Amino acid sequence: MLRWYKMVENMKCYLRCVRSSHDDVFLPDKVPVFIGRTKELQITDRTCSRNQLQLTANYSKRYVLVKRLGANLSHIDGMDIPRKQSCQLKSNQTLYVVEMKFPHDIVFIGSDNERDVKPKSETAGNEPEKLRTFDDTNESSKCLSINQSKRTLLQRKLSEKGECKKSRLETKEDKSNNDDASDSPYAFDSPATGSNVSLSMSSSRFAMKGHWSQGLKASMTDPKSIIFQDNLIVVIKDKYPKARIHWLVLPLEEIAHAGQLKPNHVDLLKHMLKVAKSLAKDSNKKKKYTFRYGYHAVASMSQLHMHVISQDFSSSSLKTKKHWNSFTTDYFVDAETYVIELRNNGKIEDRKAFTKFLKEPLRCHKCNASQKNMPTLKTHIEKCET
DNA sequence: GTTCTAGAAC
DNA sequence: GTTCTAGAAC
Repeated sequence: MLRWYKMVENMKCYLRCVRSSHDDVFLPDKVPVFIGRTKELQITDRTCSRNQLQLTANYSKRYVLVKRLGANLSHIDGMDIPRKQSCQLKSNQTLYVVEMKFPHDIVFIGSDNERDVKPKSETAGNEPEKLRTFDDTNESSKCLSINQSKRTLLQRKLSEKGECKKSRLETKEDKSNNDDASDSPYAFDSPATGSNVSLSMSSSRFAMKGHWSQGLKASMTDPKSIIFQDNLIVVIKDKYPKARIHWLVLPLEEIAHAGQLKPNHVDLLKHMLKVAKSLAKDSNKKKKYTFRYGYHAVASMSQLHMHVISQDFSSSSLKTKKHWNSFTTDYFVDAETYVIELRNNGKIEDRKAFTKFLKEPLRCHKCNASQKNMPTLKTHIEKCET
């Protein structure tokens, strides 16, 4: 225990520019630090907010929590950081400050990985520069030091050739990670025979072990979840079904959300619906269910997914008003609507405003009777004969 | 997305 | 007192 405290006490964390465009940025333990379009980071790109990201190092767990504040996308490896959401950044990952630009790594110095990333002289006789912190929204208050040290010559040469990340993969720690088949960059290649579509390699690590919103991508390759697959789509059981039958239909092509759909995806959407209806028909040979097929207006989980849900809503996973309203109000957009909209307009409209439907009062989806709370609603729908 | 929990509602 | 919800954390 004493050794652990000692290790954390002596540890330091830095944000390091892969291209060595600026000095390392010191990230103190559990103190939020803001980075973005600033002189310190040498970023002048207008797509980058001045406070694009909030970084909070966690020395004991050896990661940096990255929260995106800026309007434009930031990424860890190849994956989006949703706005106002926090994602863990580990020392084997690369943070792109905005729009896949300005790559940075993190290094923990004075820890076990010190052997892999050599500590660099921190003082070098230079005065520390200033950086805004959580408590410092004006220029005159609290300041933190920025490490003046530089990358090694070898790392600099590699980064200039765009090979720095590749070189890191050769370290002992990362080699061990690469030996783990479950973390293989190829884990998302479609197992379907003859499939020529797969999820990108750059997304694999974050998708498998990162933010909750990437969970569907892991489920897409989990044999226990899959109930159907062809060369275009996969159908999986929802991990937390909100009805007796609740499946998700996902394209194998990496399409994060409906906003990324292009006119040439019309046939894909039609195929998703056709397969869903066919599977539902098969299931009705055993027991008769009524189904709906559709999309949430604003999906929480990354990777486009169509819900196939029986209308009994009999499930212990159906717990909240948000759950209910997401399937029984206009927040649930019929699959046919997307097909027609994409065919007519060439894109799917932004439906962020539809989140208002999640706050609507609880009502039975059959008889429209108002319900006081979720337990009352669930009792009612079990008996409602309408 | 789920889980946890403080505080509102009963 | 218990039940339920909504927001934070993950």
